[in-house]
Amino acid sequence: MLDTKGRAVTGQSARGRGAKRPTLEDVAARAGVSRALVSIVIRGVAGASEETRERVLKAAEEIGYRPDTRARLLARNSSRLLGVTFNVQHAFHTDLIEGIYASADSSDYEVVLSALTPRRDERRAVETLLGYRCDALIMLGPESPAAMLEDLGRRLPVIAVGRRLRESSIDLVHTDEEAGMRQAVDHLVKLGHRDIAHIDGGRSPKATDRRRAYRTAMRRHGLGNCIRIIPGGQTAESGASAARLLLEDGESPTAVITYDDDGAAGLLDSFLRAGIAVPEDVSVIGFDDSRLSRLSHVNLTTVSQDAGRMASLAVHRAVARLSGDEIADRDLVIPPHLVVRGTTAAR
Amino acid sequence: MLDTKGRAVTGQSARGRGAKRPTLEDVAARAGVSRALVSIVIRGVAGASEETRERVLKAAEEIGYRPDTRARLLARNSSRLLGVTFNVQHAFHTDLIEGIYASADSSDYEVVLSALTPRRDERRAVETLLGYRCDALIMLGPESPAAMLEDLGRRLPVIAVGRRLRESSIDLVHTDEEAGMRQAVDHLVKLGHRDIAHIDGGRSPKATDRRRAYRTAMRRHGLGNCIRIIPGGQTAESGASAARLLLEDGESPTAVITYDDDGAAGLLDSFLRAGIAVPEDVSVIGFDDSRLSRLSHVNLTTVSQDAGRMASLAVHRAVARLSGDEIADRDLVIPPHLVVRGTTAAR
DNA sequence: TATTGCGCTTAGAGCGCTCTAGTGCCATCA
DNA sequence: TGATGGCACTAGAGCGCTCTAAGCGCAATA
Repeated sequence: MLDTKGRAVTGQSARGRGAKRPTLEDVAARAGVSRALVSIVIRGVAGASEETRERVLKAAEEIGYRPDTRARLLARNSSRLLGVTFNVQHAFHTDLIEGIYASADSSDYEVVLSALTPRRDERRAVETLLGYRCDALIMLGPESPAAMLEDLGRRLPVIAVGRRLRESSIDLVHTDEEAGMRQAVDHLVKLGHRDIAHIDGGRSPKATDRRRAYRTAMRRHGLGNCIRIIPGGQTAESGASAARLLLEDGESPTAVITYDDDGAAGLLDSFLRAGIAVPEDVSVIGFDDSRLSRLSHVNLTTVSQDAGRMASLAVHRAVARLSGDEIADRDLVIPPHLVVRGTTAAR
Repeated sequence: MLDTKGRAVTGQSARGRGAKRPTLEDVAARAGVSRALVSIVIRGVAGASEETRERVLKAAEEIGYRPDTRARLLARNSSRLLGVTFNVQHAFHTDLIEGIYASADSSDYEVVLSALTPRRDERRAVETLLGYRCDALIMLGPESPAAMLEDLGRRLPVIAVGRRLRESSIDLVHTDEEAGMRQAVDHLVKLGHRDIAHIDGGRSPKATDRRRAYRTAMRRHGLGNCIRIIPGGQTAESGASAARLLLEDGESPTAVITYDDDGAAGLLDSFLRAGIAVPEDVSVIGFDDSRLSRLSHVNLTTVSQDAGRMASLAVHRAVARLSGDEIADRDLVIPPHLVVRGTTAAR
């Protein structure tokens, strides 16, 4: 069997390596219609009779036609591509990616991933996406200086997830740290705790937010004089040493809220080694609802950021910007929720 | 300032949204050369004088030219694209991705990622990559039936990482489980252990490999009668319950090798709760060298799979296949190595 | 009867590159 | 002197799509 150009037409399973893949032209020839019409059918848009549609689809199927994304992207005036930068090291980013794929799917956009690795920085990752002429960028936990992000935002819609910028001209999707901390404190207070300490996350902006939120939440319960902040960090290690600090101190709190789940894991480990029972002696709450915290043997009560929701909001905001909607606010603040597991109990 | 087509030519920072991006044509007009020559310069291939090269680069810089990947891909007869499928949930995959980017970079191939999520299966992920006309596919921990992989392999070079297939016609990159287990047992024996138990990983092929390897390694040391296999699984949970089983049993081994790091984490936790000191009372070795095992408070001795090496081998094999090299063997078996940390000690 | 409109279809012009097959030009050599 | 070859450069034909404008046949309308 030969097509109009004299090359062999075979089913896809029989086609060997290197053989040219069938194109719209080939399908058109086989179905006895024009290339344009095949394009219409393949795209699934209106403009072809039911009968032709079936005939074309059948022909496409028979010769194993598969649309060429490269050509499609080039020919479209808009690429309908959503570029996503993410850090390969962050478990939370991968949770977000799941949601982004799902939302993009239903918005008829395609996703292009560009990873940050220790040897591939954000600038590089973004360059790649711009090369594909993505219509918009969703950046997960962007690390670039604010000015660079703003600059980028002037060129195309940019949505930064999990980062706060003041006076931003790009869209921001992030968690309401204050609400999260309030929920954690509320929960503990309801369980009868008063001496609730916070192991902080050091000097990062996010750590500052959470520290401040902790203070506010404590005061709201009239526990201003019980506020106790232990310097920590963003690693399990720092949680572990904070725990030791706490133990040496003698006057142990009855509950601890850590900066994040990693810190909580370190803390739990130290407590366990010191013979302190959790939650019997001390209640512990983490922050982030990472995979770690869900491990059955850790079973950590933690403040969860709703990854699915964040992803969906980010995609929808990008799509809205692309549709030219005028949206005044730049901040999308997501309320987190407390996931109560096994590390908190009544006093 | 206007270009040959009468549209405004401005620097990239001044260009607003929606304005057409400059093309080769624009650069050519500005530099006073042909489009083809600009292409030569931008690609960095031979065929332009040093003087012109500089002039073209300057012009490109001035108007903020950035190559259009879509057009470039379409025009090239080979896309020079390496498609990578990976599971967004697997930490090990993200380690591999780091290495893949690095190796592809130096081989002058570009990487396209396609993620597997709970709602996006492998078939879908592969479809996307085929749509981009990737020259070869690297599949991390592929989940598809062997027949489907073989089928795919008939269409283009496919490298499966971390999966074994017998009589495969696609390339396989995986760890030498036997060597890993041997190293673990050797290490323990050298430390004076004899009662070395194995908590297995259930019914998966990999678990079977490791179980068999454990038996072989034990016999090699004349410890055939000390072989003790406790049914486990692929979660921390299963490690924890296996530990309880071990403790109830009374006759505790002096060392345990688990199926993977997750299992080891569960085991450690159970031991800790039961007042069993590690490594003083029992030594523990995990498998995989996951991020978990590196956490300072876990500090797990484990068998490490060299992700960087595996990634580089996968890429190089793909490139070799694409260069048409005739390579007879399909299996690339990587020796793992033992990472000695804090959970093993002399008996 | 001429006109309009509609549904189905097609021709053909791009999209922004790469790559082959040249064209000049100049130095080299017989 | 003409032939040879190498270097710098260019023209132009794709790559496989999308999309606009237009064609065609047929029914409805003036």
